[in-house]
Amino acid sequence: MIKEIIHAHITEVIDKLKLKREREYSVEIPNNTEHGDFSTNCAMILAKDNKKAPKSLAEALIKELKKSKNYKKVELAGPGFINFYLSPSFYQRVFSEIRATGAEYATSDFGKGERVLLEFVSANPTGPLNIVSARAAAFGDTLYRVMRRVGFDPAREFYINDAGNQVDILAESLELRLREIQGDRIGEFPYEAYHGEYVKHLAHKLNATDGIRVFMMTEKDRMERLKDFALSELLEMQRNSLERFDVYFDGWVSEKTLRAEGVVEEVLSYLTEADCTYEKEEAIWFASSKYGDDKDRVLMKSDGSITYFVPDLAYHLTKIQRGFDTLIDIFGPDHHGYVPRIRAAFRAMGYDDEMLEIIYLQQVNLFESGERVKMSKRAGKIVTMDDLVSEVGKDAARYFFIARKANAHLNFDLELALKQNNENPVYYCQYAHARICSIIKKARKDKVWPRSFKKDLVKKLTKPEELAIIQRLADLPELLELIAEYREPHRLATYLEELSAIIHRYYARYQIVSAKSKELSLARLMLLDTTKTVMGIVFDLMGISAPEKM
RNA sequence: GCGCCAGUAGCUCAGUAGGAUAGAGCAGCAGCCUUCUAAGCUGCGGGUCAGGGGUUCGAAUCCCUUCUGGCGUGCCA
Repeated sequence: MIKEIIHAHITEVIDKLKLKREREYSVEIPNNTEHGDFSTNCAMILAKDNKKAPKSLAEALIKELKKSKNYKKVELAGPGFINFYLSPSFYQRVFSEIRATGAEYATSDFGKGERVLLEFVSANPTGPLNIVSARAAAFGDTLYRVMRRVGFDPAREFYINDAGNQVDILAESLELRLREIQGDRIGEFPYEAYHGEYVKHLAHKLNATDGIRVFMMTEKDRMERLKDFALSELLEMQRNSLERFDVYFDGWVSEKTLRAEGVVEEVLSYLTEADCTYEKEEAIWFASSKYGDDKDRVLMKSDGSITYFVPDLAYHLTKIQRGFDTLIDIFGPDHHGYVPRIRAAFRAMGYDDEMLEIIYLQQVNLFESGERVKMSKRAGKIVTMDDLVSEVGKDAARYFFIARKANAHLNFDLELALKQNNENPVYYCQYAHARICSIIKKARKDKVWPRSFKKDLVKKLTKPEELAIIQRLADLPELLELIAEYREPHRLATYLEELSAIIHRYYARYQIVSAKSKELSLARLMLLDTTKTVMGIVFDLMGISAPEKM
């Protein structure tokens, strides 16, 4: 917000001086506060094109820039940086604007209504959601919320792999457990079957309703019954886990349904028409290597069944057909070898594969007492998303996942996460919010809180910490646009921590309710009131609660 | 072997898409509660940005290369 104003001003001055500006320059907040509140490299960037020395160019610019009342000081520094020191009145004006916008603050039409499909989690419906799914859920959901706020038209979708080998194995595992309950000797439970306790629970539940009837069916009917039962139960379980995590989807797309609708044949015929399939060793292959993949891929196996790839591709095709401009898939780390073939298929079918964007979430390593916990779904040894939410709470879990950038491995120390103390930064941020609420409560109690704040109170806000708070608040609109554009929700966490730090410092240093004058109190209350609103917006984007007290 | 991702303080991680003296939290040390919540604040110590080349006014950031780790490389999903 402030940055844009300064940027626009610089551009105006450059044009006024009739200088060339062919290359982009930046306006930034310097790391070092001695370099001003904002700084630009424009003199260095434009020096070449204008055949002038950076410093003399900067001098000329500064002479013009200084005419604005927005700056207390504009100076030349280093090899040609122009540093701006903003005047309090500038901050105050910015603050008034933020305050006037209220809850709508940091909304924009930046995304221009671009239709974006976010596919995430899409876990196999063969067991409870695990930690990686939790990470994907937090990440995808927050990205969705931010994109929506800045003018994209995003939708969230969950692809259900309810067809294929793993479902057969699931049904067989359930059958074994069911027989076990009914007193059959099943011997050793097969290695490849699903070992988790949840299969036993499912078996008990099914036994209560269907009992022995299951075994009076034909083999085929029985498998269907077992599959349907297990899938609907497990899907419901996953959906509940996600809801506990405040993650909802606009669509749940079933692979089984897609297959039934004939999209598989559709995709096969498209690829055949594009003349990029062939038969070899009784299987049908896709010549994906012609389109950038490192080798060709099987579409139909020699036994006549299709590979996972085909319905998944069909699913992506429906996304395009439904009119989305951009498709974002949020995948786990084990999928990256799979992506080139989807891109290849896009190209083969004549679609622009640039519209498909893949975000890889790296794996989550669980540690317990400094030791890596190995997880295996088959063996039933996993820590579930529900376990996590129960133990550390939704807020901490979401925060933990959002706070790290996507393509970084995430080391999750269970013991540390269990400690609900100051080692967890989410409390630091929530505490800042709670403190503001506490001050406001006190102000109301002491009858300092006004019916409405007079606008010219802003003139009382002159302390460095107060201006720093305003500056951070003013950063939010641009930040959200960057997050949406680069798909980097983790920056919300950094922002929130920085803002919280200033609040804590401010709190420790100044009296609010009983400041030197009533007017000063009111001005500070007004500042905190707006800060509370902005923090509330950020917490909401992260799907984390903004507590009134802690 | 090949491909993708990563390597920043003791630990967990940021680093505003090339900017000035690389930051935060935790852990460690020393202080601060008769005043709106001490889950806080103030100060101190801590770095070969994995190594080496290159590109330029300027590199943690871009390019090349080596090393280390993770994942992938099925007619599994």
